[in-house]
Amino acid sequence: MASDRRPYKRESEDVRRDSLINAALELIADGGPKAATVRAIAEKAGVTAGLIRHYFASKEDLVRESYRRMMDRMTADNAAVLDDARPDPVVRLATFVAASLQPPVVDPTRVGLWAGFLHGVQIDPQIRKVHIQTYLAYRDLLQNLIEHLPEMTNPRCPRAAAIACNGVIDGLWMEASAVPEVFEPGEILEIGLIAVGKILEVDLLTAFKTEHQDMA
Amino acid sequence: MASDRRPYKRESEDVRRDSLINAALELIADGGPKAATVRAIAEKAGVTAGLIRHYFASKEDLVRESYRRMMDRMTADNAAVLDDARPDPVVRLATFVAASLQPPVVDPTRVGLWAGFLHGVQIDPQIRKVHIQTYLAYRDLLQNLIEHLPEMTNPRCPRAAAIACNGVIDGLWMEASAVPEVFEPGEILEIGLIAVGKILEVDLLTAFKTEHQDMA
DNA sequence: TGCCTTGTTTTACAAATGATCAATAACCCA
DNA sequence: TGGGTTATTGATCATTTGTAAAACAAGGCA
Repeated sequence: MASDRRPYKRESEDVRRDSLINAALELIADGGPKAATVRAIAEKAGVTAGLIRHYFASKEDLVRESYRRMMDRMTADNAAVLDDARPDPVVRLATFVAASLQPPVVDPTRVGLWAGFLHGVQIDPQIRKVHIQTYLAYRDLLQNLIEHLPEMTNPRCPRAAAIACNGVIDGLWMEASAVPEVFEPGEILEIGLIAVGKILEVDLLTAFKTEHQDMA
Repeated sequence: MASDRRPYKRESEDVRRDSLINAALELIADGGPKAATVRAIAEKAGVTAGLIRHYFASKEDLVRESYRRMMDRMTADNAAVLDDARPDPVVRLATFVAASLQPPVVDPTRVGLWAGFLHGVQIDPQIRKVHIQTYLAYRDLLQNLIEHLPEMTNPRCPRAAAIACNGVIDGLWMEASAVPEVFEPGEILEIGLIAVGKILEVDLLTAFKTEHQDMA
């Protein structure tokens, strides 16, 4: 008798967990948290719903892991920009700031995903911990870049400078991602470079333009 | 035979709609969007679930209205600060910025509520419209304050200046609201005033301190 | 007072959700 | 090659969800 049972392939724990996490992230990104049901996640990951609880203690557990994954990616993306950048500290900072204010970091999908989790920061201690770690990692990166600026323009309080610059970047990132149609093309990038430049008293815009003359 | 039916009082449409909207906002604020079920909303509003659809076409409709209400409140709060402020343009701007970086505007509950809706901005056209209107209203208010600054310090492009300042304020507001324990008391306020001041080349911090000598 | 409108409750329902677990078959290894 | 391990399926459960509509009663008005 022919079995009408669905054929499948056994996969390693890593592969399956990755599939499920990615599926959850995609669903939350474009349908919000409520779209990430166990069945939808399973289908997108190419498995059946029952398998989720073979790899995660609960759906909530999977969501937590997904948040961690998303934040890890953001941190990695941010740090990666600096690998290719020239050693000049001003150019490095300009490159770093610019990366956060352009695609693919600026992206409606990403901000939706990020917002979907933000409420969890208020409720779930583990999500909160990850949020703080990621925030501080980004800010420390920024502070480090600031501290390597030419001595003359070195701010008295690097911590405060980093918090301020982080604020501008976050705010502009959010707005540009959420409602891009409100701004002119490239406007947010230029405004961000100018604003961070004024806070630090460095001309980031010129530094960025000379470095990337190929761009508009 | 004694009726075990729950006693009730007839109320006007306004009262009932207000109760339901407020209940929805409270629930979303401290339990996230998923906590705002029709039954929970009804209970918090002191009615039974069936009544919701007597005043709203659907739950989604109620949520939309709630979002509008929240945004209206934020706009009103922001504008209200300026009523009491002295006519001096620098002081007015400083007061306005400071209000956005202190309680009750800075508040974990508020940012949770705000985040709960942010995903809707990507999906629901009506929510998106309200979001844009509110954003532009705040930014225009800011731009207006900036344009009234002493001519010498008047920025060449008020629009860009307003976008930048709005960015700092939003970013710092979000971070201070989400994870206040990462900052020292009053730190965000001071950093925000300095940052906006540097962008506009005005000393907002001094203006704020002289105006509010009673504060730390 | 007594009727009528309609705000409100109540019950009901179908669909969806997260969870559970026995059955099964894919793959590893002896 | 064949048996055992276990990853995976699939069926099922108890809840919860938004919605629907009938039954009821509060308050206005003649």
